[in-house]
Amino acid sequence: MPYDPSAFPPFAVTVDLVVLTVRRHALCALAVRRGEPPFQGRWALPGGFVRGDEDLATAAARELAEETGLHVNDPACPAPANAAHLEQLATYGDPRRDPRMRVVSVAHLALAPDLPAPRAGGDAHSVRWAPVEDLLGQDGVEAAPLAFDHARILADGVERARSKIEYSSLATAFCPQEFTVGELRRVYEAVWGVALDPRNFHRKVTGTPGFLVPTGGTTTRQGGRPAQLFRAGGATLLNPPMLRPEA
Amino acid sequence: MPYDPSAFPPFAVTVDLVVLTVRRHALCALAVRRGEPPFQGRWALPGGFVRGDEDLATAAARELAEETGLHVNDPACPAPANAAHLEQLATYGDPRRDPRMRVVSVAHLALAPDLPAPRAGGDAHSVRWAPVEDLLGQDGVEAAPLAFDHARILADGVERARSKIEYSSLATAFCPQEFTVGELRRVYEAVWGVALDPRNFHRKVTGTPGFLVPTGGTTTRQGGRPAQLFRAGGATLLNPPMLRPEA
DNA sequence: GATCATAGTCGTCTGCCTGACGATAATCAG
DNA sequence: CTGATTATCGTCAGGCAGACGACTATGATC
Repeated sequence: MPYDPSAFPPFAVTVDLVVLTVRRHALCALAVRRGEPPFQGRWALPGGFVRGDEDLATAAARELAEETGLHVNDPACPAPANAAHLEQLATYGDPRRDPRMRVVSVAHLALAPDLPAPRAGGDAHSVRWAPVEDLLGQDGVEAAPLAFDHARILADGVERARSKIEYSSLATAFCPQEFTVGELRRVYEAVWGVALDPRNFHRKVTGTPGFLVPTGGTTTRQGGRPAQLFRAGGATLLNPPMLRPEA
Repeated sequence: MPYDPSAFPPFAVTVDLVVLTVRRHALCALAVRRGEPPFQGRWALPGGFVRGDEDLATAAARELAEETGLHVNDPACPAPANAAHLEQLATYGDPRRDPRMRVVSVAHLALAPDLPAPRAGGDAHSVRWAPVEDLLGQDGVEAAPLAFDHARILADGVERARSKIEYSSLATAFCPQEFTVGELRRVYEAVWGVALDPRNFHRKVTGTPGFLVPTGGTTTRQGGRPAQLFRAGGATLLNPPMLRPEA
């Protein structure tokens, strides 16, 4: 097919972000309130245009930093204080997904530890962490619908996170640098929405080589007996995987 | 962020296709020879521009039909004769991936049964099924490099296929409508590049509910004792998954 | 200080699944 | 008829996960 510069229709390309964290035992996503039409006043995912000289991953990392102050976790140089995992999710390009023009959005998924408070970005719109169940509606309960096709994007991002913590060490991206086995278990429980047996979970994660490395310290911040502190080991793939209960 | 129509740079959006099949015990991908610069004479993945009123999946299905005559396998209405599985793979948007202009390519992955012969599309360029090892180079052996970043895209598509047949019934997309357990096993062996124990494989696939349904017929097209014919059952997710041998 | 609630950690047991591999069955080529 | 080839069934041992008992170490409460 020839590349006649006049033969292709022009598109706008954006990145949208599904930023997930675990707060107070609930899986939460970052949402921004739209200040202008269309969908004025509705909640939406953060995002913005890709610049002319910018890679897609760069644009996503820039938007993430603007909205949250989070830096992208480079596997090479391990975790600074505010580190998040960022990966491409999927691309949405329905011709009518934006009523004003043809916009193709490359959605990205970011996983972050619980942050003190969402920071308003350069734009003055309001930002909040909202439980995904509130944003998407649960068990037939309606929710205030998100703008554009963002409900679909958010649902896809949540599903990606739910399945990816099964076979990778990604759940540690929701934890601070040092964490306990119990804190990691509560991450799984919040993301999957199930209860896990503490004893079997402990056996599994401490028995998987490379998943967790003890730091030597202990903490008692959860109450009860002091727990060992760990940090994420080098392993990224869990084999055999964590099993998500049926039911 | 305001949507000023002059505030965003224009992009061209294309779809590129990683079309995989299994021929003569080898995993093969569809490649087209470029007839013009840049990369004139080099092999590339099939693809083309997304039209102004077209969804991304629609564009990918259209390109697939133009290049191969394959139709997309709709899970709702089961398999016509030429049915393929099609899914979005990932999006590639490095600013310098195309030397002429800013092109964002939404790559798709298609899995197809072995076809009689590749059909030249509307364009008169040459098309062929090439073993992915020849296209990507194996074990340090160099290969004639693919155009653009298509080697990376192809590698990502192959890796997606390799991992997805572990936990889904997608391997049946490489088989004709009716197939034997041995044919399915040879698909796994070709995609993974390993040898599998026929007895354990047989036990696993016939023991997974919903994976295979017997048609009642038998065939002897592979030589040896006649084998039962099956078709793909309704199950899409395999739990527990097929295990890919280590080593 | 004794008691209790809470959370963490170590063990045991049983059932299921997998890998290794023996054995048998049904065809085709000589 | 013999051997090669492929399909299919069975057996056995090891590993892992779910269910759950037991013990440990802290803070809170009486």
